[in-house]
Amino acid sequence: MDSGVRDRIYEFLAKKGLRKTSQRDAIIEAAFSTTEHYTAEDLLLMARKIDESVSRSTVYRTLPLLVECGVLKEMDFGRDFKFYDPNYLDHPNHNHLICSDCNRIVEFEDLHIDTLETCISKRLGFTADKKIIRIEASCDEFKQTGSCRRNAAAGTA
Amino acid sequence: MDSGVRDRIYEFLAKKGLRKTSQRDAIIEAAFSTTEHYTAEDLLLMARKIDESVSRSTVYRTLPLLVECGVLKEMDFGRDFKFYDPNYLDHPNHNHLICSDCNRIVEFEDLHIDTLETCISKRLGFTADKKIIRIEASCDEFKQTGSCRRNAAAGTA
DNA sequence: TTAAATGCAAATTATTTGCAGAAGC
DNA sequence: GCTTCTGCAAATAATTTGCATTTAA
Repeated sequence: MDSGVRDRIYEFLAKKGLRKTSQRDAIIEAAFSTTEHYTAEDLLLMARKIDESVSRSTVYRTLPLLVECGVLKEMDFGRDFKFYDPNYLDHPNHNHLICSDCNRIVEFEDLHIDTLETCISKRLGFTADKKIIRIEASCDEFKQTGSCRRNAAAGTA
Repeated sequence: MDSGVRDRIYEFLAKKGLRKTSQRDAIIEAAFSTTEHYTAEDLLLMARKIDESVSRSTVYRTLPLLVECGVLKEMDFGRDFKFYDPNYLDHPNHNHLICSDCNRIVEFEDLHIDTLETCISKRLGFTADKKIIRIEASCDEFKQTGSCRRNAAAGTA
């Protein structure tokens, strides 16, 4: 994990008068030990590998803090659970495409779509400051073989 | 309601060996009595105005049929509930923008974004046959006044 | 008649929350 | 020591489902 992230988080917590605890440390460590997307449950498992005592509640209470701090993005694709993306710090402008068949999430950057989004939003009376574009599509792999690499995958890109 | 829709639905039900009931009639009538988006709960209320005896279960059991039939689109914007859109028959190519602040949903059509979506999907190895693009943005109204027309609105566009 | 449909109440499931004890500062 | 944290278990809330009863065909 980039220590810049860690610093930023602890500064944020300190500024809010929040404390440094071993469970939070484990969750933070786990949250930025990967570049893959994960769910709250995924993160619980990852954090428990570092500190056995981490509870589901604490994960659910820590996630919004990381989101508020700006180091983690919450994404809801209309699946049963939310996904969290630790890559926005490195790639602040990426968008997501999710496969309708296998839930695979792919990140992409595209200047054109960013521009177009701004235009369309403005035209409709909106400001595209919270830029969230999602594309839902079918992966060719599924079409050809009837199943894809990660059929039940929880959105690991 | 356009009677073409009704015919299409009843044909679909008949083909599946499903029956015509007064509760289903009321739900179908309600579902296409508006061009606004609605939730399952909204639809329940609308259907009950037609037939008092309609139950929540029947609404939840009927909605997937209408979606499967192709006359209704289900949309999940990551809010607490799903929205249903009865306008795809008339405007098969529209996309949605949802306001991060007030949940207002706006429909729009844009040839450029459709083209771009196809290109991006292809580039990533996907087929954009299930075209779903969602833009999330802030409405200017909220920015200026701190609240917008339909602050707690359940997505009526 | 007989399979399908209904309403009710209970189940499901991700997430949230109240609370009493534990721990950071 | 005082406040924030934690884990646990119970609560929430949209949606789903089991079941006994009703109803369409």
